[in-house]
Amino acid sequence: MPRESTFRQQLLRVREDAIVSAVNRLLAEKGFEAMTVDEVAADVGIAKASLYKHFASKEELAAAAMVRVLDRALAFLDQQGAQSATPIEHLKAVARWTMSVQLAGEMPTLPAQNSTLRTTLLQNRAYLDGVMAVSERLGAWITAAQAAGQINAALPPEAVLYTLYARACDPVLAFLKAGGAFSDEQIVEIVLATCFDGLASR
Amino acid sequence: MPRESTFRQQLLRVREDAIVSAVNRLLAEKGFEAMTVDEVAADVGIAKASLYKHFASKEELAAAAMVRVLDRALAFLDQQGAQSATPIEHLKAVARWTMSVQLAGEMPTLPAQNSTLRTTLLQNRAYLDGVMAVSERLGAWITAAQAAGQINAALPPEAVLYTLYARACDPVLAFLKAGGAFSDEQIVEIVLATCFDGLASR
DNA sequence: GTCTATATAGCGATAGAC
DNA sequence: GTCTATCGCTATATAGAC
Repeated sequence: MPRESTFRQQLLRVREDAIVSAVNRLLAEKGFEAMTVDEVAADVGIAKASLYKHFASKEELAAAAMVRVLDRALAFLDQQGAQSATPIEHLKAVARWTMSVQLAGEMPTLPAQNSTLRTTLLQNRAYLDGVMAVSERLGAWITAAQAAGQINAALPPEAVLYTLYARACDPVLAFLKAGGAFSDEQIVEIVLATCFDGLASR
Repeated sequence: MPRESTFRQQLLRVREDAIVSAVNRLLAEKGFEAMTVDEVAADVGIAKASLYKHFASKEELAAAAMVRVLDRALAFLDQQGAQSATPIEHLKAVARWTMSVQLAGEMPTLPAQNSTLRTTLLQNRAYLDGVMAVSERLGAWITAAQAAGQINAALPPEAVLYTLYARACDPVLAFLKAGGAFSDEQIVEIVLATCFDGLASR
């Protein structure tokens, strides 16, 4: 394979990365429906028609953003797994990370109800693989934590998993931030406490 | 005031109630953006132009649905307040009610980010009054529960309030329901446990 | 692959007759 | 107040030149 070919591939990759970054930011800022392809193109600084040479549809754009955040989550899980910690400490670290990403305005948020988007995502191999990989890693920690008596064993593991996923797009974070009374770090610790220790006194 | 006038007002009120019911259902089913005014009109069985004789815009339709659910919440709070129970038991009863409404497909869900909708809601007196009334009632129970050592006093009361609001539109409920492994009652108890007792063992 | 220009369609809102 | 018919706008997606 000639050098020129790989060089062009690098340019392509860099450009697509810029596109995905713009999509990621816009998804985090205003959500899928409010994000327009015109905005994405303007943000990247290319024509809209050029976007469609890279991604077939708006849904594919969103899927690419989700795949990237899943990849980053996997990288964090790898790094976290290398630390010596108990299962529940691992899970708390993950929750802290997802909430920090959201507070930084970098968590792409998708509507759970949009059917065309759902269809596209369920046909996207990379997305499905990412969700599976993340869920399996978290699932292992969840069952281990339950076996060790750290997580309430009466809860179905999938309920714990969904609850952790939900914290990544928890509107409570944005509400507390809008109130202006707490720093991002304080907000994370507050919501982390409600998540793992609950609202009731211990 | 002649009898005919009040009769016509009753007809008007019944029709508008039918409209709000359709809006409520569609908002719960597919959300604000995906709901179209054509759908609402078709669902009610009248022409779209007739809808606009009752409500000035799509945003006003959504606001009316929110006002109604807030009114129903207030009615539940009244009824619940008449029961003899501890503050935290009151709060748990409210959480159970909101989650049941959502599982029944009757909880209108609005995007927190849509700006035109936000503007309309913040100008709607009935909506603001409803939110204030509900929040005050819940706030009184929250501080009472904290004073009684039932709710973690280290948590800011507004964080508790937002957390309870968030359970009304918690995606975890839909996920667990989609799994098909649990009844609606079981789902409510599971999420109620994660909310008040947390994920960690006690 | 990038651009300008345009096709196509859906939706919120309105005009005007009755 | 209800209807039919339509406006006006926006947004996704594409055509075709370079």
